[in-house]
Amino acid sequence: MDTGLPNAAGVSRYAQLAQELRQRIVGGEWAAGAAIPAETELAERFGVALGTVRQAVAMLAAEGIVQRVHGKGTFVTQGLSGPSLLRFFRFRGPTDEPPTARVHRCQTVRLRAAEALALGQQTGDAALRVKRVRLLAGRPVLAEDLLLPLARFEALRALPTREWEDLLYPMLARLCGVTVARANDELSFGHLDAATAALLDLPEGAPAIRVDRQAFDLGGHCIELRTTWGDATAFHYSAEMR
Amino acid sequence: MDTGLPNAAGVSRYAQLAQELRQRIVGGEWAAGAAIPAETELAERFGVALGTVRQAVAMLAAEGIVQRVHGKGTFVTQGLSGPSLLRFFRFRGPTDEPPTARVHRCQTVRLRAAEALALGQQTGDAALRVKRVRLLAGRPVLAEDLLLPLARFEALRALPTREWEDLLYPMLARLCGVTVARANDELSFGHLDAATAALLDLPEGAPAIRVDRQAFDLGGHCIELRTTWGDATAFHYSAEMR
DNA sequence: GAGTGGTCTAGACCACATC
DNA sequence: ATGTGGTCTAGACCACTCA
Repeated sequence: MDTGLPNAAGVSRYAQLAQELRQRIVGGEWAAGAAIPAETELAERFGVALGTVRQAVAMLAAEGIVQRVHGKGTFVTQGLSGPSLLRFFRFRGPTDEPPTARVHRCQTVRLRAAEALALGQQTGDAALRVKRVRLLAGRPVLAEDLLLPLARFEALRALPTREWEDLLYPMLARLCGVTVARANDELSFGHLDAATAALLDLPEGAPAIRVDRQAFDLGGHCIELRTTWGDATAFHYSAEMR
Repeated sequence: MDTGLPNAAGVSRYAQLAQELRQRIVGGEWAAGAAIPAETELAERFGVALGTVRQAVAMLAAEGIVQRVHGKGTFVTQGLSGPSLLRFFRFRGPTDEPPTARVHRCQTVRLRAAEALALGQQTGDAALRVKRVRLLAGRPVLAEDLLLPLARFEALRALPTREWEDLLYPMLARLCGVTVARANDELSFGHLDAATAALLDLPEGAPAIRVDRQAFDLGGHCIELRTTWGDATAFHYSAEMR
């Protein structure tokens, strides 16, 4: 790996190493939750100084695809757990209770152009469209519409709606080997249509916050499009500016 | 500074150095916008290695109180400029136009307990309460209610409402020597009261997004409480999860 | 005690900005 | 040419975890 050159194509050595590690993690050489080799070993194996390895690993840690634990090792992230959309809302009740989910419908559909583009698929490719409701203490609080490309999630097609787990992402990891490392949420405001309002026990036209999510796997590919609706009066979010 | 000990009180050397630099910046030894000494000089002056200085400066950069520019130097942040609340909304029109502001009222009030606590003042201390409207292309889009402790902003008391600048934070920096380095925004949903609706050319009770802001100076002290209202149908925000 | 990540050093060289 | 921050090295030692 030592080329003698300052760095290839203007990319720093640690960035190259980070990319190398990233690919191995995505490729499954080190599984989700498992430890990657110790820094000293990586340094030796790739022929770079310890500091360079540390800088590369720091990049991956900042990207969230790896987590360092002092004294134990560096681990491939387990991925997002799932109840994360609730962070946009403040619902009453025993807050420590985990949310449950009820799948209402799961059908196979063809991707439209915009959806295919976002998911890195071709227009007309097959996908699963899932309608589900998230409940807190048995009370419906969020209505969700998921879109999952069938190419990655064939295993879910035959799954009866009752057997879907409460948390989607751990299920995706277990059944389909897909780890969700990152998600981007776009918030906006709207009013509930009759069907969604009925699901949430709210009047038609009630003010609601809409969250459009794109979820990404370890390789940075978008593997889910999701739209979530929740009561606007329960909306609450904290953002930091600097 | 070299104590020979591993580090004092379990705090790393670079963290100590960062704290030292932080205090000098807050204390005004290096003014906002000015460069702090070069890393090599800091290393020499504080008797630490270059890498340690770099780690300390990296902390300050991550905190946003300093900005590094390759080849030029490291500069104390100029602070937030101001039109930042518009990032929560998507308003139509020529987007590159800067927002303007119109101050409707500015009065001296006594702080209530909760406000004083947040601002680090005593209950009953004097403060300025300012009502203003932000306009885009001459159209009112945001209604704001500012609360500024008089202890820090005596200079604003005598300022006629017409002479308030469009951007608050640069004005605070110029007239009062206060740099706003960071702000925390809490978003929630509500309906406009009659007075606010009138200011925004919206019907009373119109759905609105409310932003409660705390702004902090370089020393991390809260120096402003602000509540902003904007049309919910123009609301839009993007959040990243990892 | 062995292995891991975290801190620190002293120095070399590279890349960018400015004069 | 000079000065700045950015990269990289080779090695030492510290702090944490676990068998």
